[in-house]
Amino acid sequence: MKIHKEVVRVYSFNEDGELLPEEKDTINQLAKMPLDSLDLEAVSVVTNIYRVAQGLRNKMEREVLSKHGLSWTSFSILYDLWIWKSVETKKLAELTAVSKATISNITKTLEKKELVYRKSDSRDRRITYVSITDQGKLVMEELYPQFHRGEVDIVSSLSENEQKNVSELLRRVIRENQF
Amino acid sequence: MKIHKEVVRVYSFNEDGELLPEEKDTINQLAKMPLDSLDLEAVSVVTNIYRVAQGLRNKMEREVLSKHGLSWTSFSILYDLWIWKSVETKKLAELTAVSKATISNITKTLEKKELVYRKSDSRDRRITYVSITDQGKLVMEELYPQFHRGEVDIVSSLSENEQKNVSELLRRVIRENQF
DNA sequence: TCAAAATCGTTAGCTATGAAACGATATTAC
DNA sequence: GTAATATCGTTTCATAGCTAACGATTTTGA
Repeated sequence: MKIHKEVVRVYSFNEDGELLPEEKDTINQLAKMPLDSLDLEAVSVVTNIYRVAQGLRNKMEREVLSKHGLSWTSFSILYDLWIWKSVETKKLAELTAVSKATISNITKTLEKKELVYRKSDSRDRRITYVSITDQGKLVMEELYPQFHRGEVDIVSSLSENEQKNVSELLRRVIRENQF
Repeated sequence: MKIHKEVVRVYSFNEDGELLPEEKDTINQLAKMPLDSLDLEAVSVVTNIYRVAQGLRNKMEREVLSKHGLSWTSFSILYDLWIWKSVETKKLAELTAVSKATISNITKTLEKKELVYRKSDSRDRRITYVSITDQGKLVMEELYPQFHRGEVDIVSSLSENEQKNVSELLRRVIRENQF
């Protein structure tokens, strides 16, 4: 079963979050960017966010989702179906923000595992509803508490205030960028 | 050409970063987790991090990397080769933290685009070096400044101090989790 | 010295992912 | 009323990504 890894780092950083001399040199000389034109703080923020996000995904897939052979995306689709019971394919694509084609493929896989089933609308035959099965519910009831424990775990080195702080700042980034 | 999107959200949140009533109900009733046992702050941190990370990747792939048909991962491999000139396949896999098999496939694609070339070691024939071509260098010299502008852009709604703050907290998360 | 073990990169086989094309169905315009 | 248009989900074809198996080497150990 496939466990998606993909912790792709762009920069090579040392432990203190500093660019290596080789990186500075290349950027400086080849891209003709003087070092004082580089916003190292922005580089650092962006890189750290990305690294945490991928670490998070890896940890969850490895420690929780792999038990039922689910990828992060499969899990998030199953989560949506758990919450909303029955959702049109189109709506599901919007909720999870992946393409219709991907939804089509993933629900097909989930259907093979008998965690969801599909049924087309009797009035408008273009529409297909995807629903969670009882077995799918059981899986979510087992996995969700573990998933949540993982979330708590990951940020446990931050105090409650620090967590609030990070959340608020990130929410601002999300809002400003319309992510 | 494929542009990786994948903004997979697990939770459905409202604009203020609150779980929807339907989510609370399902988690409460089906997973038998009383709401006061849920760490909503942790959920919020983790979700916001993931959302920013994916927004970042999407924005870069859409606005910068697609010009040369590069995915995030291809770009990061090309970046490493730009910095280090010539790297063994094995080392490249460690640097970018993807599997050797993936490196093999991606460098094959990059080789088709004539941005890199491969050559095996004459002493130890098991080893293959991947190097950036002149054309690859040109692409990086064009793309890197745009990539960096994107990074600066994304966090521009945070002050310098707030950026430092986020970076430091995230670095703690990275360190504690060994991400 | 030479067989066993380790190392390295590629291939095979799977899921995931997107864009674009397609086929079926509904809606709109005239 | 029917032809053009729009909508929806699937299929097709490409890359990305993983694990596991493989083939070619090199190193090790007795």
